[in-house]
This record gives sequence, C-alpha cells and structure tokens, in this order.
Amino acid sequence: MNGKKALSEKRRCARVASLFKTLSHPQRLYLLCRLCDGESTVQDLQTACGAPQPVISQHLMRMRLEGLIAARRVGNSMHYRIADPQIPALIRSMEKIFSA
Amino acid sequence: MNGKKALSEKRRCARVASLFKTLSHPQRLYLLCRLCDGESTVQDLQTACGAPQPVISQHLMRMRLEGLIAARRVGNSMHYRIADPQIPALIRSMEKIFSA
DNA sequence: TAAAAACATATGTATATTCTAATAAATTAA
DNA sequence: TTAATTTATTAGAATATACATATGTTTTTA
Repeated sequence: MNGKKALSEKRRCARVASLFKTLSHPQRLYLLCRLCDGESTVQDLQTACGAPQPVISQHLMRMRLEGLIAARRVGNSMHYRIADPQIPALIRSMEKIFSA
Repeated sequence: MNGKKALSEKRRCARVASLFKTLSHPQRLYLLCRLCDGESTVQDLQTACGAPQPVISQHLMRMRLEGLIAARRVGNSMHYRIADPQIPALIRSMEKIFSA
C-alpha cells in the first residue's frame, strides 16, 4: 500500500478505464460481440447493428486504431476481426457476470 | 439468431455499455477498486485519489445514483461502500485479464 | 451560539463525443 | 471507360462530460 503500488494500480485503472471508454458505446460493444463470433464484413455488421454506414465505419476505425480489431480487404468489401486477445476474455467475463 | 435474440443481445450490450461508461473514468474506476477493499470515507478516498473534494463527491454521487455504491453517515463523515454485487466480480475479472 | 470540519451542490467553461450529410476512395461489373 | 458497390473520410452541429470555483448543508467542537 505504498506510493509505488498505489501508482501502479492507478496506472492499471487508467488503462482499463481507457478500454472501458471504448466499450462504453452500445454499438461498439455490440460490434465487438459480433466479431467475437467470427470475422465479418462492414455490410453484415451494419445490417446487424442497424446504424448508418458512416457511423459503423467510424466506430470500426476507432477500434482499429486502438488495436482492438483488424481488417483485410476482400474484393471491394472489408472483413473485420478481433485483434486483441484480451477482448474475447473480457466479453466472456461480462456474459458470465451479466447473464441474469 | 432470430430478431428476438439479437434484440436481447443488443439490450444486454446497452446495459453493459452503460456500466462501462461509468467505469470509463480512471478516478471512478479507482474509487470502485478502493471500495472493493472495504468501506471508506470521502476523505480517505480523496487522499488516495489526489483529486479535489468536489470532483470526488461528484463521482461518488453519480455512482450512488446508479446504485453501484451506497453511503452511510458516521458523525460528520460519510462512509461509502459497494452496493452492486456485480462490481467486485467485474473488478476481479479485470484484474485477472489485465494482470500482465 | 460560533467556528470548524466534512461533504454536497450549483454554475460556468472548456473539451469531448456522437451523429448527420456530403463526398472521396477503392474495387468490381458492364 | 463508365457505372455501381462498398467502405472511408470530412465538416459541422448538437449534446454530453469533466473540471474549477464558489457556496450550501450537516455535524461536531469550542
């Protein structure tokens, strides 16, 4: 409980809080949940989300820049997938805790 | 994967995202972590956080209104504690996932 | 009762977030 | 090459968030 440990806990809180901020938008969290089930195109994600295409693209780009997801082009469509291995673990934990 | 299930997943995402939003501020998350270790006064939390008192009070009030924490008065100080049983489970999960 | 201590609340300001609408870029199909 | 398809980007407006500062409230102490 010295200054060093408290600081390190604060740092971890800052890191996790930053991730939570990204996951704090319902559609972004939903997108991640879908991607946890497997790779998906923007169009499919858009259909699943029901939000306008630019909004989806903006959410995806944000999560991509943060390294949570990655993309590859196939023809003229983009396929997104989970890139951060901690995301599926986090989603699974949330499903366990909030299954009620 | 019918409309009903997708909707229910969206609802759960909205609920969890809303919680994440509250936890997306480093100081709020840190406050919750401290409270997971036991009841604490505003003054102690303020010392631990290093933020101005009104800021701490505002964070605490927000989490109180959302039912995450509760408070009781002892003399002229307020003692806060975790009120939502899902919070400790969530914090523990995060510690597991982000222990590296 | 008056002052002090601990906490809560109100207000204004700066910044961040989210969305819409329009447009650009990349690829494929005609 | 032109048109269509899919995705990305940009700009601006509306809203939300976070903080500093000042003040209010409750309880204890002098």
